[in-house]
Amino acid sequence: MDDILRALGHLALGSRLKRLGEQLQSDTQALLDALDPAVPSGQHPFLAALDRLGPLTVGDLAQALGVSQPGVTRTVARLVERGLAEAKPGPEDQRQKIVSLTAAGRQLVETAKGDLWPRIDAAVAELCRDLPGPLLAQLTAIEDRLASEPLHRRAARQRDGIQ
Amino acid sequence: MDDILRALGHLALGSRLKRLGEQLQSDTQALLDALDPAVPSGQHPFLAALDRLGPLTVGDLAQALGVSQPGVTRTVARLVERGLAEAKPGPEDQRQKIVSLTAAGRQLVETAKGDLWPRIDAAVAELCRDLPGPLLAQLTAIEDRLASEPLHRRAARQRDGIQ
DNA sequence: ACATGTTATATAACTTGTTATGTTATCGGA
DNA sequence: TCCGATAACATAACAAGTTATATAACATGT
Repeated sequence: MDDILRALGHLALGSRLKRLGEQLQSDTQALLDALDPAVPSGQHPFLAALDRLGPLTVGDLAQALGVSQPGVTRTVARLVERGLAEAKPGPEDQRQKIVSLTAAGRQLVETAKGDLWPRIDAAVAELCRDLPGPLLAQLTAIEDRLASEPLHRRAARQRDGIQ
Repeated sequence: MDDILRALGHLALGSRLKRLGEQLQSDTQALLDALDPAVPSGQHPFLAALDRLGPLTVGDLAQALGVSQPGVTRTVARLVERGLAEAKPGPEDQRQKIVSLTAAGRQLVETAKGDLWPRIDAAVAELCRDLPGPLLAQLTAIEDRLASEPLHRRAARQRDGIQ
Protein backbone atom coordinates (compact mmCIF):
# COMPACT_ATOMS: atom_id res chain seq x y z
CA MET A 1 0.00 0.00 0.00
CA ASP A 2 3.03 2.26 -0.18
CA ASP A 3 2.92 5.09 -2.64
CA ILE A 4 5.92 5.11 -4.95
CA LEU A 5 5.59 8.78 -5.81
CA ARG A 6 5.81 9.64 -2.14
CA ALA A 7 8.75 7.32 -1.68
CA LEU A 8 10.63 8.88 -4.56
CA GLY A 9 10.59 12.29 -2.93
CA HIS A 10 11.82 15.22 -4.98
CA LEU A 11 12.74 12.98 -7.89
CA ALA A 12 9.09 12.42 -8.80
CA LEU A 13 7.78 15.80 -7.73
CA GLY A 14 6.59 16.55 -11.26
CA SER A 15 4.55 13.37 -11.51
CA ARG A 16 3.23 13.90 -8.04
CA LEU A 17 2.12 17.48 -8.60
CA LYS A 18 0.45 16.43 -11.82
CA ARG A 19 -1.37 13.58 -10.09
CA LEU A 20 -2.52 15.78 -7.23
CA GLY A 21 -3.60 18.49 -9.63
CA GLU A 22 -5.66 16.03 -11.61
CA GLN A 23 -7.26 14.69 -8.48
CA LEU A 24 -8.11 18.17 -7.32
CA GLN A 25 -9.59 19.00 -10.71
CA SER A 26 -11.62 15.84 -10.63
CA ASP A 27 -12.88 16.47 -7.10
CA THR A 28 -13.72 20.02 -8.04
CA GLN A 29 -15.67 18.74 -11.00
CA ALA A 30 -18.23 17.15 -8.70
CA LEU A 31 -19.05 20.62 -7.43
CA LEU A 32 -18.89 22.32 -10.81
CA ASP A 33 -21.40 19.89 -12.24
CA ALA A 34 -24.03 21.94 -10.43
CA LEU A 35 -23.67 24.57 -13.14
CA ASP A 36 -25.80 24.48 -16.26
CA PRO A 37 -24.29 23.75 -18.66
CA ALA A 38 -21.59 21.81 -16.85
CA VAL A 39 -18.11 22.93 -17.84
CA PRO A 40 -15.02 20.77 -17.23
CA SER A 41 -12.92 22.21 -14.47
CA GLY A 42 -9.96 22.80 -16.75
CA GLN A 43 -12.05 25.16 -18.85
CA HIS A 44 -13.03 27.42 -15.98
CA PRO A 45 -9.75 29.33 -16.11
CA PHE A 46 -10.58 30.21 -19.71
CA LEU A 47 -13.93 31.62 -18.64
CA ALA A 48 -12.34 33.47 -15.75
CA ALA A 49 -9.68 34.94 -18.01
CA LEU A 50 -12.24 36.21 -20.49
CA ASP A 51 -14.32 37.58 -17.64
CA ARG A 52 -11.46 39.38 -15.96
CA LEU A 53 -9.55 40.60 -18.98
CA GLY A 54 -12.31 41.02 -21.54
CA PRO A 55 -12.02 39.81 -25.15
CA LEU A 56 -8.64 38.26 -25.86
CA THR A 57 -6.82 36.90 -28.84
CA VAL A 58 -5.85 33.25 -28.90
CA GLY A 59 -2.25 34.22 -28.27
CA ASP A 60 -3.10 36.41 -25.31
CA LEU A 61 -5.20 33.65 -23.81
CA ALA A 62 -2.32 31.23 -24.21
CA GLN A 63 -0.02 33.59 -22.38
CA ALA A 64 -2.51 34.42 -19.64
CA LEU A 65 -3.17 30.74 -18.97
CA GLY A 66 0.33 29.46 -19.51
CA VAL A 67 -0.65 26.80 -22.05
CA SER A 68 0.30 26.31 -25.67
CA GLN A 69 -1.48 28.04 -28.52
CA PRO A 70 -2.93 24.83 -30.00
CA GLY A 71 -4.31 24.00 -26.58
CA VAL A 72 -6.10 27.31 -26.49
CA THR A 73 -7.42 26.91 -30.02
CA ARG A 74 -8.97 23.59 -29.17
CA THR A 75 -10.48 24.57 -25.84
CA VAL A 76 -11.91 27.74 -27.32
CA ALA A 77 -13.57 25.59 -29.97
CA ARG A 78 -15.18 23.59 -27.16
CA LEU A 79 -16.44 26.72 -25.45
CA VAL A 80 -17.85 28.00 -28.73
CA GLU A 81 -19.63 24.68 -29.29
CA ARG A 82 -21.24 25.00 -25.88
CA GLY A 83 -22.31 28.53 -26.70
CA LEU A 84 -20.27 30.07 -23.89
CA ALA A 85 -17.75 31.92 -26.04
CA GLU A 86 -17.66 33.42 -29.48
CA ALA A 87 -14.83 34.43 -31.79
CA LYS A 88 -14.46 37.07 -34.44
CA PRO A 89 -11.48 38.09 -36.57
CA GLY A 90 -9.42 40.97 -35.27
CA PRO A 91 -10.46 44.35 -36.69
CA GLU A 92 -6.91 45.49 -37.34
CA ASP A 93 -5.17 42.20 -37.89
CA GLN A 94 -7.28 39.65 -39.69
CA ARG A 95 -5.02 36.83 -38.63
CA GLN A 96 -6.10 37.26 -35.07
CA LYS A 97 -9.12 35.59 -33.55
CA ILE A 98 -10.68 37.57 -30.79
CA VAL A 99 -12.45 35.44 -28.24
CA SER A 100 -15.11 36.76 -25.91
CA LEU A 101 -17.87 35.46 -23.67
CA THR A 102 -21.38 35.19 -25.06
CA ALA A 103 -24.34 36.34 -22.99
CA ALA A 104 -24.73 32.75 -21.82
CA GLY A 105 -21.05 32.64 -20.94
CA ARG A 106 -21.26 35.86 -18.96
CA GLN A 107 -24.30 34.60 -17.14
CA LEU A 108 -22.58 31.35 -16.27
CA VAL A 109 -19.60 33.24 -14.92
CA GLU A 110 -21.81 35.55 -12.88
CA THR A 111 -23.60 32.59 -11.37
CA ALA A 112 -20.33 30.87 -10.58
CA LYS A 113 -18.78 33.99 -9.11
CA GLY A 114 -21.78 34.49 -6.85
CA ASP A 115 -21.75 31.15 -5.13
CA LEU A 116 -19.89 28.17 -6.52
CA TRP A 117 -16.44 29.61 -7.13
CA PRO A 118 -16.22 31.21 -3.68
CA ARG A 119 -17.34 27.97 -2.06
CA ILE A 120 -14.72 25.97 -3.92
CA ASP A 121 -12.09 28.55 -3.14
CA ALA A 122 -12.97 28.37 0.54
CA ALA A 123 -12.96 24.57 0.59
CA VAL A 124 -9.57 24.39 -1.11
CA ALA A 125 -8.24 27.14 1.14
CA GLU A 126 -9.32 25.14 4.16
CA LEU A 127 -7.67 22.09 2.64
CA CYS A 128 -4.42 24.03 2.43
CA ARG A 129 -4.58 25.63 5.87
CA ASP A 130 -1.84 25.04 8.41
CA LEU A 131 0.17 22.65 6.32
CA PRO A 132 3.14 21.27 8.19
CA GLY A 133 6.79 21.27 7.24
CA PRO A 134 8.50 21.34 3.87
CA LEU A 135 6.73 21.09 0.53
CA LEU A 136 6.73 17.31 0.22
CA ALA A 137 5.17 16.94 3.66
CA GLN A 138 2.58 19.53 2.75
CA LEU A 139 1.63 17.58 -0.35
CA THR A 140 1.33 14.44 1.72
CA ALA A 141 -0.94 16.28 4.13
CA ILE A 142 -3.16 17.48 1.30
CA GLU A 143 -3.41 13.98 -0.13
CA ASP A 144 -4.27 12.57 3.28
CA ARG A 145 -6.83 15.25 3.97
CA LEU A 146 -8.52 14.66 0.64
CA ALA A 147 -8.60 10.93 1.33
CA SER A 148 -10.13 11.40 4.76
CA GLU A 149 -12.76 13.88 3.64
CA PRO A 150 -13.45 14.52 -0.04
CA LEU A 151 -13.62 18.08 -1.27
CA HIS A 152 -17.34 18.08 -1.97
CA ARG A 153 -18.02 17.17 1.65
CA ARG A 154 -15.74 19.95 2.85
CA ALA A 155 -17.64 22.39 0.68
CA ALA A 156 -21.00 21.14 1.92
CA ARG A 157 -19.84 21.36 5.50
CA GLN A 158 -18.75 24.92 5.04
CA ARG A 159 -21.96 25.94 3.32
CA ASP A 160 -24.03 24.46 6.10
CA GLY A 161 -21.97 26.26 8.69
CA ILE A 162 -21.05 23.04 10.44
CA GLN A 163 -17.74 22.99 12.18
CA MET B 1 1.45 39.41 -18.60
CA ASP B 2 -0.55 38.45 -15.53
CA ASP B 3 -1.07 34.80 -14.88
CA ILE B 4 -4.72 33.91 -14.47
CA LEU B 5 -4.04 30.72 -12.53
CA ARG B 6 -2.09 32.72 -9.97
CA ALA B 7 -4.80 35.32 -9.81
CA LEU B 8 -7.49 32.71 -9.20
CA GLY B 9 -5.79 31.51 -6.05
CA HIS B 10 -7.16 28.39 -4.43
CA LEU B 11 -9.97 28.14 -6.95
CA ALA B 12 -7.60 27.03 -9.70
CA LEU B 13 -5.15 25.12 -7.52
CA GLY B 14 -5.84 21.89 -9.39
CA SER B 15 -5.06 23.41 -12.77
CA ARG B 16 -2.02 25.12 -11.35
CA LEU B 17 -0.56 22.02 -9.76
CA LYS B 18 -1.12 20.12 -12.96
CA ARG B 19 0.58 22.83 -15.00
CA LEU B 20 3.54 23.02 -12.66
CA GLY B 21 3.82 19.25 -12.57
CA GLU B 22 3.87 19.07 -16.34
CA GLN B 23 6.52 21.77 -16.52
CA LEU B 24 8.65 19.98 -13.97
CA GLN B 25 8.28 16.72 -15.88
CA SER B 26 9.23 18.45 -19.07
CA ASP B 27 12.26 20.16 -17.50
CA THR B 28 13.31 16.88 -15.98
CA GLN B 29 13.06 15.25 -19.37
CA ALA B 30 15.98 17.31 -20.63
CA LEU B 31 18.14 15.61 -18.03
CA LEU B 32 16.65 12.15 -18.48
CA ASP B 33 17.38 12.25 -22.18
CA ALA B 34 20.97 11.45 -21.24
CA LEU B 35 19.89 7.87 -20.60
CA ASP B 36 20.00 5.28 -23.34
CA PRO B 37 17.33 4.48 -24.26
CA ALA B 38 15.61 7.71 -23.28
CA VAL B 39 12.51 7.09 -21.21
CA PRO B 40 9.76 9.72 -20.77
CA SER B 41 9.82 11.17 -17.28
CA GLY B 42 6.34 9.89 -16.51
CA GLN B 43 7.53 6.32 -17.00
CA HIS B 44 10.39 6.51 -14.52
CA PRO B 45 8.08 5.90 -11.56
CA PHE B 46 7.11 2.61 -13.20
CA LEU B 47 10.74 1.60 -13.42
CA ALA B 48 11.39 2.70 -9.86
CA ALA B 49 8.38 0.76 -8.60
CA LEU B 50 9.50 -2.44 -10.32
CA ASP B 51 13.01 -1.90 -9.02
CA ARG B 52 11.97 -1.30 -5.43
CA LEU B 53 9.12 -3.74 -5.12
CA GLY B 54 10.16 -6.45 -7.57
CA PRO B 55 7.75 -8.06 -10.05
CA LEU B 56 4.25 -6.69 -9.72
CA THR B 57 0.87 -7.37 -11.21
CA VAL B 58 -0.82 -4.67 -13.24
CA GLY B 59 -3.21 -4.06 -10.39
CA ASP B 60 -0.44 -3.71 -7.83
CA LEU B 61 1.38 -1.28 -10.08
CA ALA B 62 -1.78 0.78 -10.43
CA GLN B 63 -2.12 0.96 -6.68
CA ALA B 64 1.54 1.71 -6.04
CA LEU B 65 1.54 4.52 -8.58
CA GLY B 66 -1.91 5.88 -7.92
CA VAL B 67 -3.07 5.71 -11.51
CA SER B 68 -5.84 3.78 -13.21
CA GLN B 69 -5.45 0.18 -14.37
CA PRO B 70 -5.79 1.00 -18.08
CA GLY B 71 -3.10 3.62 -17.66
CA VAL B 72 -0.78 0.99 -16.26
CA THR B 73 -1.63 -1.51 -19.00
CA ARG B 74 -0.71 0.98 -21.67
CA THR B 75 2.48 2.26 -20.11
CA VAL B 76 3.65 -1.28 -19.41
CA ALA B 77 3.11 -2.04 -23.10
CA ARG B 78 5.41 0.90 -23.90
CA LEU B 79 8.09 -0.38 -21.55
CA VAL B 80 7.85 -3.85 -23.05
CA GLU B 81 8.20 -2.38 -26.55
CA ARG B 82 11.38 -0.63 -25.44
CA GLY B 83 12.66 -3.88 -23.99
CA LEU B 84 12.83 -2.51 -20.45
CA ALA B 85 10.09 -4.65 -18.95
CA GLU B 86 8.58 -8.05 -19.60
CA ALA B 87 5.31 -9.65 -18.57
CA LYS B 88 4.26 -13.20 -17.89
CA PRO B 89 0.95 -14.64 -16.71
CA GLY B 90 0.61 -15.21 -12.99
CA PRO B 91 1.52 -18.77 -11.93
CA GLU B 92 -1.48 -19.13 -9.63
CA ASP B 93 -3.97 -16.84 -11.28
CA GLN B 94 -3.78 -16.84 -15.04
CA ARG B 95 -5.75 -13.61 -15.26
CA GLN B 96 -2.87 -11.74 -13.72
CA LYS B 97 -0.01 -10.29 -15.68
CA ILE B 98 3.19 -10.11 -13.74
CA VAL B 99 5.45 -7.30 -14.84
CA SER B 100 9.16 -7.24 -14.15
CA LEU B 101 12.28 -5.47 -15.36
CA THR B 102 14.36 -7.06 -18.09
CA ALA B 103 18.14 -7.12 -17.80
CA ALA B 104 18.21 -3.96 -19.90
CA GLY B 105 15.64 -2.40 -17.60
CA ARG B 106 17.61 -3.28 -14.50
CA GLN B 107 20.73 -1.90 -16.03
CA LEU B 108 18.99 1.34 -16.94
CA VAL B 109 17.71 1.68 -13.40
CA GLU B 110 21.14 0.99 -11.93
CA THR B 111 22.67 3.62 -14.16
CA ALA B 112 19.99 6.12 -13.24
CA LYS B 113 20.25 5.38 -9.53
CA GLY B 114 23.97 5.89 -9.61
CA ASP B 115 24.04 9.35 -11.04
CA LEU B 116 21.10 10.86 -12.81
CA TRP B 117 18.30 10.29 -10.34
CA PRO B 118 20.29 11.64 -7.38
CA ARG B 119 21.27 14.70 -9.37
CA ILE B 120 17.69 15.39 -10.33
CA ASP B 121 16.56 14.80 -6.78
CA ALA B 122 19.15 17.26 -5.52
CA ALA B 123 18.26 19.89 -8.10
CA VAL B 124 14.56 19.66 -7.31
CA ALA B 125 15.30 19.65 -3.59
CA GLU B 126 17.28 22.83 -4.02
CA LEU B 127 14.41 24.26 -6.03
CA CYS B 128 12.11 23.58 -3.09
CA ARG B 129 14.40 24.82 -0.36
CA ASP B 130 13.34 27.63 1.96
CA LEU B 131 10.03 28.31 0.29
CA PRO B 132 8.26 31.26 1.85
CA GLY B 133 4.78 31.45 3.27
CA PRO B 134 1.62 29.50 2.51
CA LEU B 135 1.28 26.95 -0.26
CA LEU B 136 0.22 29.33 -3.02
CA ALA B 137 3.20 31.56 -2.36
CA GLN B 138 5.48 28.55 -2.39
CA LEU B 139 4.16 27.52 -5.78
CA THR B 140 4.74 31.03 -7.05
CA ALA B 141 8.29 30.88 -5.76
CA ILE B 142 8.93 27.58 -7.52
CA GLU B 143 7.53 28.94 -10.78
CA ASP B 144 9.68 32.03 -10.48
CA ARG B 145 12.78 30.07 -9.62
CA LEU B 146 12.29 27.77 -12.59
CA ALA B 147 11.82 30.77 -14.84
CA SER B 148 14.97 32.44 -13.60
CA GLU B 149 17.13 29.34 -13.84
CA PRO B 150 15.93 26.21 -15.60
CA LEU B 151 16.29 22.89 -13.86
CA HIS B 152 18.96 21.52 -16.15
CA ARG B 153 21.18 24.46 -15.32
CA ARG B 154 20.61 23.95 -11.61
CA ALA B 155 21.61 20.32 -12.00
CA ALA B 156 24.72 21.22 -13.98
CA ARG B 157 25.69 23.84 -11.42
CA GLN B 158 25.40 21.32 -8.63
CA ARG B 159 27.36 18.66 -10.47
CA ASP B 160 30.15 21.08 -11.19
CA GLY B 161 30.24 22.13 -7.57
CA ILE B 162 29.65 25.76 -8.43
CA GLN B 163 27.87 27.75 -5.81
C1' DA C 1 4.71 47.07 -56.06
C1' DC C 2 6.34 42.99 -55.04
C1' DA C 3 9.19 39.35 -53.13
C1' DT C 4 10.42 37.83 -48.75
C1' DG C 5 10.34 37.11 -44.03
C1' DT C 6 7.55 37.05 -39.88
C1' DT C 7 3.49 36.33 -37.16
C1' DA C 8 -1.22 34.41 -35.78
C1' DT C 9 -3.87 30.70 -35.90
C1' DA C 10 -5.18 25.91 -37.54
C1' DT C 11 -4.26 21.26 -38.13
C1' DA C 12 -2.02 16.77 -37.54
C1' DA C 13 0.15 13.42 -34.84
C1' DC C 14 1.37 11.83 -30.46
C1' DT C 15 1.27 11.12 -25.21
C1' DT C 16 -0.93 10.11 -21.15
C1' DG C 17 -4.60 10.51 -18.22
C1' DT C 18 -9.55 9.19 -17.65
C1' DT C 19 -14.26 6.16 -17.72
C1' DA C 20 -16.96 2.52 -19.57
C1' DT C 21 -17.12 -1.85 -21.19
C1' DG C 22 -15.49 -6.44 -23.05
C1' DT C 23 -13.03 -10.99 -22.13
C1' DT C 24 -11.38 -14.46 -19.78
C1' DA C 25 -10.18 -16.80 -15.48
C1' DT C 26 -11.38 -17.88 -10.84
C1' DC C 27 -14.46 -18.82 -7.00
C1' DG C 28 -18.64 -20.58 -4.58
C1' DG C 29 -22.94 -22.70 -3.96
C1' DA C 30 -26.73 -25.72 -5.61
C1' DT D 1 -20.25 -30.52 -11.96
C1' DC D 2 -21.75 -26.52 -13.61
C1' DC D 3 -23.86 -21.77 -13.35
C1' DG D 4 -23.57 -17.31 -11.83
C1' DA D 5 -20.90 -13.81 -9.61
C1' DT D 6 -16.61 -11.67 -9.11
C1' DA D 7 -12.03 -10.17 -10.40
C1' DA D 8 -8.00 -9.04 -13.54
C1' DC D 9 -6.68 -7.26 -17.46
C1' DA D 10 -7.61 -5.44 -22.40
C1' DT D 11 -9.77 -2.41 -25.39
C1' DA D 12 -12.30 1.58 -27.03
C1' DA D 13 -13.47 6.22 -26.84
C1' DC D 14 -12.65 10.59 -25.08
C1' DA D 15 -10.02 14.78 -22.96
C1' DA D 16 -6.37 17.82 -22.72
C1' DG D 17 -1.75 18.58 -22.95
C1' DT D 18 2.34 18.72 -26.09
C1' DT D 19 5.48 19.56 -30.64
C1' DA D 20 5.86 20.20 -35.51
C1' DT D 21 4.10 22.02 -39.46
C1' DA D 22 0.74 24.26 -42.75
C1' DT D 23 -1.87 28.37 -44.04
C1' DA D 24 -2.93 32.94 -44.42
C1' DA D 25 -2.24 37.75 -43.25
C1' DC D 26 0.87 41.30 -42.25
C1' DA D 27 5.29 43.99 -42.59
C1' DT D 28 9.38 45.42 -44.80
C1' DG D 29 13.10 46.55 -47.98
C1' DT D 30 14.29 47.49 -52.62
